[in-house]
Amino acid sequence: MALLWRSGEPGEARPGPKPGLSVDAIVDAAIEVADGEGMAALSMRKVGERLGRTGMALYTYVPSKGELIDLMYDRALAELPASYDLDAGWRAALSAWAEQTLAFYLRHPWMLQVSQARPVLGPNEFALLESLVSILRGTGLGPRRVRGMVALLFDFVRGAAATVAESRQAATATGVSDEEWWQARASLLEEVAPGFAGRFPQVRWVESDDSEPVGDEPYLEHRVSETFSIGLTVLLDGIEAAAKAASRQPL
Amino acid sequence: MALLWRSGEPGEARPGPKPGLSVDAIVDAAIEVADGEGMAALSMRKVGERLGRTGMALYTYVPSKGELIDLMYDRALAELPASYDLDAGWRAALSAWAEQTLAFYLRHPWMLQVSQARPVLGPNEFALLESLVSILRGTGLGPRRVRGMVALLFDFVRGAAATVAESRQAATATGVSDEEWWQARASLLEEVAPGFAGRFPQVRWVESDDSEPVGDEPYLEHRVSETFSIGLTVLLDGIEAAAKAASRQPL
DNA sequence: ACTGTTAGCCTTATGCCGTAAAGAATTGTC
DNA sequence: GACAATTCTTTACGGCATAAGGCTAACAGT
Repeated sequence: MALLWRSGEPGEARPGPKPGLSVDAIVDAAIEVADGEGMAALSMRKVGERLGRTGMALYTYVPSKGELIDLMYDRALAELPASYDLDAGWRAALSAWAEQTLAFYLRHPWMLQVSQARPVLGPNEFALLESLVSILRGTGLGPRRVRGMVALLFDFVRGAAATVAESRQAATATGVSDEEWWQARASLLEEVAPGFAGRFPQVRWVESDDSEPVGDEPYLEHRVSETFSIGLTVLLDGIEAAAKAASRQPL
Repeated sequence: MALLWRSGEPGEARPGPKPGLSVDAIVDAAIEVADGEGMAALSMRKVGERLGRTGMALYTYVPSKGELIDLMYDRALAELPASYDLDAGWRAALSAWAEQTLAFYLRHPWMLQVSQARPVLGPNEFALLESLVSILRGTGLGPRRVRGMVALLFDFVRGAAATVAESRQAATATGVSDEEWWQARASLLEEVAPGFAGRFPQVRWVESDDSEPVGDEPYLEHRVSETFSIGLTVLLDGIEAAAKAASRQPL
């Protein structure tokens, strides 16, 4: 964890060969690998190779793969804005937050696989929380409720991101696009489970108004962007209801 | 996928030794392993061992580990109720759904690591969707909006479950309880980043009203159950707002 | 300039993983 | 009894994280 909070004190002259690498360079290379090939393909050997070293060379700078992932996590979070414009009210700010955070997770889908339970507690993780809480204070809710909103918002954004990320991952891993996959799957299903449609009328209904596919955007991604904006509206309405109730009778 | 939709046709007499195992037995054993030791510890060798065989013996019944996981996924989903009582209205039913589904994911945390993007399309997965859509039709919303609610609800429940599951996993893997970990982490943080509290006033505020720990329930789990119920209320309020708007001016 | 010490990097080895290949053993049909 | 199909085992390959040990470059003190 010390590595997280101040990576670069100069370090006086010491015997031994000059370092050919640095923690920063390793973290950057590891992020490139994870961005490009996914978390599952991230290995010490591959990161080392990208830097012209063996995998073992990294252990000079980083104690383990786990710590490396922690460092990647906090470094990537630095991309996110430190604050949001609150002039147009918390609803607008929260929308912006959600969209930017979604885009961020899609840029770095491996972030979704880093456990949240025992957070890394790096500076950028705190900054992220700080910016979100700043927006939510505009609602007038108390800390307990705000904590609930924080969890809800993260679950929502991460869930949406995970759907898209997993779909892209599957597409590049198998070489089969979503459209192709769903089509093949649908006919396979009809073959293997004939009475299918009748057994699940609600499922049939909920899929019933599917308009035709749109332009360049892959099928599922269009789907997700639709459900994302619908879900976000519902969330904001729910938060507004809570805010109103609280202003009537504060907690 | 054929394995998913009708596991047991009898099969006429054929030469060769009697099968000592069955797909069902393998799936059950695999679920036991995953429940007990987590998805990361699930290996073909370990499942085979539990059945008194080598890992390779499983390949007689199941073509690959991936397909085995698909089977585990759909089998586990069979635990969930096929329908919910709608007499008390959709709000009550949705609360029940959320709580039961949360409890389910906590019983089988490895389910959270099975990709949602290209679903298995087994019968129980359809049944789960069927039951949720049945509840949501009570809101009077159209298919597009209901799809948005489905995604939102799953993201919410899965997110909450993931937090608890990862925390439990970390506790048993490291032997360090949440309380211990957070305490140690807090003092480490104060040491490594001295001006910390001042740099993040919003974070400080949002953590400020922390009441003292409760009875048997671990710290983080109590936290999550609190944020879960707050989040659920907000969600239901948001859905209600959408339902009212739709009834005024149907989509 | 020489020496001792240290840090960077490599090679090798251990014990996991999924699964391909090949063979042994069992059980049915002719 | 011969043959074919099936279950299950052993062995092997290439990958993973990382422990252990060794070589070498570069400094500090002499």
